[in-house]
Amino acid sequence: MKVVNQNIEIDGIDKAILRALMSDARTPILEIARQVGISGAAIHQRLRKLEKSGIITGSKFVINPKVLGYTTMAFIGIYLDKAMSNPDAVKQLKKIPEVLECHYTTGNWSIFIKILCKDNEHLMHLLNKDIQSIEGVSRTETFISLNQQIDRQIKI
Amino acid sequence: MKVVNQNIEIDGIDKAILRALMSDARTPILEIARQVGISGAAIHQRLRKLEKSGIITGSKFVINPKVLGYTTMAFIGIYLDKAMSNPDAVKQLKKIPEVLECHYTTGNWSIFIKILCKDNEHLMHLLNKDIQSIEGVSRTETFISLNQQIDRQIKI
DNA sequence: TATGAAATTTCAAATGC
DNA sequence: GCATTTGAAATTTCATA
Repeated sequence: MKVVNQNIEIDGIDKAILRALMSDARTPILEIARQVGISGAAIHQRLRKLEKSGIITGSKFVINPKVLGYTTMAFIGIYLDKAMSNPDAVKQLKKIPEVLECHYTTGNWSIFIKILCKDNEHLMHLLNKDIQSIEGVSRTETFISLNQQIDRQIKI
Repeated sequence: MKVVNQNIEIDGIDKAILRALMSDARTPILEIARQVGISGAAIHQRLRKLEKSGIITGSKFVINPKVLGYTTMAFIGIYLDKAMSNPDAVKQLKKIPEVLECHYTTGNWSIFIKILCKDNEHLMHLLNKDIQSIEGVSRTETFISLNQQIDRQIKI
């Protein structure tokens, strides 16, 4: 189901449904129904409408990477050679599982990425071996997240 | 349930469970059971173990902000006055719903944030009114994400 | 869009291996 | 640690307003 409709109307009930499921994707439909005061079947129908509209792109279990030893998050600004085709660089970055986000950005950097690694040695390895070895990468600038204070989705 | 145990052993079945639920939090337990070849009850027991270990921090419906008109993502590096207590600035940033991430970082910036806004006007308003007005903020550097190519969690 | 009821599927605890 | 059973709960569909 991949129908995206930009002209969707979201009323208060839709918002309540989305808010509940955004904070816990396993919230039972009937519990939402009790909260907003309409039947479970109605919630279900609205959910299908919301899915069809494209506003819901999926659901995820969120895992705590620290438990797996991933304690170091870093951001890297990447300078690419003028001649380099950016999509090829992105293709290589997709192969590196530690790269969690990748953006084309305005400003000095061509590409900006967020990575998650186990420790500084791991970070150095990623930088020197995996990233610097990508064709067209001329230089990188790295800064480490010492502490993440906010992590959330947009407010509905 | 908030027990975090760093010394957890994750075997192949646990990984399969996590992978299934990380890509779709609504995956039925019995479907996972069929895939990995053990009973639903066993999956259920393992899930409880994983939750208890702290590796699972929650579940979320993921929404597509573009459908709601949020089309402009930007990153902002924030310089704080030396005298400024950073936690107070973060406290103010938490009140701005467009701020999706906030990190203390190494490097020139004291704080680094990711924001999502509707358009450039909205971005300018956030910068000039909401962010610059926070006590201690001396200067900001903004770059806009023209296109996000990767967005994922760490590979299990 | 909403509802209630029915049919189907899934959950989750108890028990034994 | 896993399987089977089983009553309870949730999901999904459908006829109808």
